[in-house]
Amino acid sequence: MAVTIYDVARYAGVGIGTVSRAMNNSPRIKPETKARIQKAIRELKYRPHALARGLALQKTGLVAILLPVFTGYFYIELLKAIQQEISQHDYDLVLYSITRSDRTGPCLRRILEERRVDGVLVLSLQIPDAVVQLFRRSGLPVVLADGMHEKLDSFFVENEQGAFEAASYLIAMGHSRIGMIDARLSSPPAHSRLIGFRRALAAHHIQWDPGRLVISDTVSEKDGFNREAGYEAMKHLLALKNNRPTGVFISSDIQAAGAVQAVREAGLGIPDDMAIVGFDDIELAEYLGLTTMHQPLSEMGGMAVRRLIERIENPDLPVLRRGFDTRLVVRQSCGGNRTGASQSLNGARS
Amino acid sequence: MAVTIYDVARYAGVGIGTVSRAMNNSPRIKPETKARIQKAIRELKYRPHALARGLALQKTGLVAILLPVFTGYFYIELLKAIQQEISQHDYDLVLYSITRSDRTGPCLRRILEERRVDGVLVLSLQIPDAVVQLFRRSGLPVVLADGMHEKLDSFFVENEQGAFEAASYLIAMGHSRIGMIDARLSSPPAHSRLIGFRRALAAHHIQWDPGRLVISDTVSEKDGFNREAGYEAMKHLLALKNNRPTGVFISSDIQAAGAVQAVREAGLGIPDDMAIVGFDDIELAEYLGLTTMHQPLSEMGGMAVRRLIERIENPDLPVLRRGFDTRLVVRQSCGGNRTGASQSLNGARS
DNA sequence: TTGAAAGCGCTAACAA
DNA sequence: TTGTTAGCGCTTTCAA
Repeated sequence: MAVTIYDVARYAGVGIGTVSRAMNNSPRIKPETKARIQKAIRELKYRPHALARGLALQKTGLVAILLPVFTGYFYIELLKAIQQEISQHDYDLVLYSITRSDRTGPCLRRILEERRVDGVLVLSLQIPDAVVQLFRRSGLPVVLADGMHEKLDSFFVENEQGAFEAASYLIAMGHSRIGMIDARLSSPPAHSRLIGFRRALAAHHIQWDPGRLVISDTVSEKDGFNREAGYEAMKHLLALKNNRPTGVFISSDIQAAGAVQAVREAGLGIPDDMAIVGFDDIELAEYLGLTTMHQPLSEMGGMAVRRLIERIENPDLPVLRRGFDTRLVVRQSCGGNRTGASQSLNGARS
Repeated sequence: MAVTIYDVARYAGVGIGTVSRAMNNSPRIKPETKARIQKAIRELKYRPHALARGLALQKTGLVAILLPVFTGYFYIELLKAIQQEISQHDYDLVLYSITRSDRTGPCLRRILEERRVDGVLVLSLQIPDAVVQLFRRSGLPVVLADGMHEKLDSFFVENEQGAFEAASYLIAMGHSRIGMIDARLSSPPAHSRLIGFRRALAAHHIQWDPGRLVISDTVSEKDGFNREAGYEAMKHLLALKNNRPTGVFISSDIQAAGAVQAVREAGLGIPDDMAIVGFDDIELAEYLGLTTMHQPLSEMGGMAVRRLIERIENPDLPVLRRGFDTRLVVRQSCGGNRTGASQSLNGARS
C-alpha cells in the first residue's frame, strides 16, 4: 500500500495530528519537530491522499470546465489559456464536454451533486435559470467565459461592437450591397453580431435587405458554426444573382472558410467580386488571408480563471461582468491590404 | 448542507447500509425496500459524494490525461475521441498539460502519489523508466497513445511505414532530388519518420544527400513541430540553389504550412518548382491542398481508452501493443491530383 | 506544543 | 433481509 500519514507519524515518532500541522504550516508546532517531520515526509516520499484530504477539508483542488464539444481553434486557445492559468493556482481541470446544448443543465446538476470540484468554468453555454439558482444556493462558484448571465461572473467578447466594426469596415471599403451569414440566433454571440451588423448599416443609412441575411443553420444539417454551413449559406447569397451582395460579414471564420470555397467554385474572385469579413481570427484565417475580428481569448480565459479562484476563496464577492473588445485584423479578403504574406484567396494560377 | 446518505436513510426509515445496498444493486435487499429507497433518493435528489465514495471504494471515476501543451489539431482530434469514449464508460478526464518534456516524470509522480485518478492516459510523451517502474509497482494503470514503451500498453502510428510511403510517393512522381524537413530526432515520431524516409530512398537506389535534411529545431527558436520552424527550414533548402530538392517530405503538416509560405515568398510554385508531402492530415492540410499522410487518430484514441478501462478492471492483462497504419491523402501539393476543390497553393492571381 | 479522538460521507464486513 | 460498525486517510477540535 501507499504511504499514509500514519506511516509518517510513526517514522517521525509523533502523532498524526502533528504531522498534519507540519504540512499545513500551522503556527502551533515547534520548529524542530516540524523539521523532523518534513525529513520523514521526504524520506518516505509521502504525499497526502487527495480524496481523503478533500473529504476532510471539503475542498478538492479540482475545477470543472464545461464546453461545447470542441472543434476548432476557438476552444483550443481558450482552453490553453485556462489550463495554464489554473495550474499556476494549483488546481487541476476536469473536462466536461457537452454534445447537445440541452445536456448543459443535467451535466451541471451532476457536477453540483457529486461535489467533486471546487468551482465550475462554463464556456459559451447557456445555463438554465433553475440551475443557476441551485448553484447560488449551494455556494459552488460558477464563472462564465464567452457567455453572460445576470447573476454570474461573466466574461465575454463585445460581439455587438465587433460586428458593428466589421460591417463598418465593409462600408468604408465602398460596399453598399452588404450581406451577412450568421448562425442560429438562439446563440447569444450570433444574435449580438446580427444586432451590431444592423446597427452599422443603419448608422450609415444603408438599406437593410433581409434577403441578404442567411442563417447558416437553416441551409445545413449540422448546426451553425461550421464550414459546410458557411459554404451552403454563401451559395444562397450567390444565387441572388444581380441582387447579390458585394461584401459579406460572416459570424465566424470557420463559416467564412466554407464561404470562400463557395465563391471560388462559382468562379468568382475575392475580394473583387465578393469581399468577406470574418469573426474569431482563428489560425486558419491567417492562411486564408481573411480579414476578420480578433477576439482576445487568452486574456478572457485568464481573467475568468482568476475570478473563479477569487470566488472560491471568497464566495461573497459581488457579481462581476467584463467585456473584451475585438480588434479588426486586416488581411486580403476585403482588398484593404495587399501587402500581406498570405495571398491564397483566388485559387491556383492554372 | 447537501443531502447525505443519512438523510436518505432517515427519510426512508432504514439504515444507511441498506441505502448503500439499494444504490449499488446488491442482491441482498428486498425489492420493495429498494423501491422505497429509490423513491426517497429521487425525492431528495440525493447523489453520493464522489470523494467519500472514492475514499471508501478506492476508486475515483477519474482518469488523468497527460499531453504536451496542446496546439494544433493533432491533440484536439485525439482529445475529442478520447473524451467521447471515456464518458461512455462513466469516467471523467483530468487534464494535465506538460509544457516542458522534463516535467513529465514529476507530473506523473504527483498523479501517482495523490491517488486522485484510476488510470492515466499519456499522449506523445516519453516516460522515464524509473517512473514506469513506480507505476507498475503501484498498480495504477497507464496507457500510451502516440507513444511506445516496452512495459506499457502502447498505441501508436506506424510512423516509419508512413514516412516510407510518403517518400515513395515523391519518388513515384518522378522526383530524385528529395529533401526532408524533420523535427528533433529525440522525438520518437520524428526519428521513425526519418528512418522510413531513408529506407524509401535506399529501396529506390536514390542517393541520400545529408545536406537535404533539415532538422527544423536547429533553425528555429521554438522546438520542432511548428510553422515558423518549417518556414525557416524550407528557406535553408531553397538556399541550396541548383542543388536544391524538387520534392520534400515534411514531418508535420504544420511545418509544411510554413514551408509552403517560404516557397511562395521565393516566388516559386507548388508543385511545379517544389513538391511537398506532409504528415498528420490536419484540417489545415485540406485548405492548403496539401498531399499528406493521414493518421487514424480517433481510432487510436478510442482504442487506448478502451484498453485503459479494461486494465483498470483487470490489472493483470498482458501488455498490448498496437500500431495504426497511415494513409496517403493525395491533394495538389505533388501534382498528383488537380481536380480537388482546394487549389490555393500558388497564391493570388495578381 | 502535542496526542487522542471525532468527523468528513461512503462501502462492506459482521451481526442480528 | 436488515442495522450497526469499522475503516478509507485526512483535518481539526479538545485535552493534556
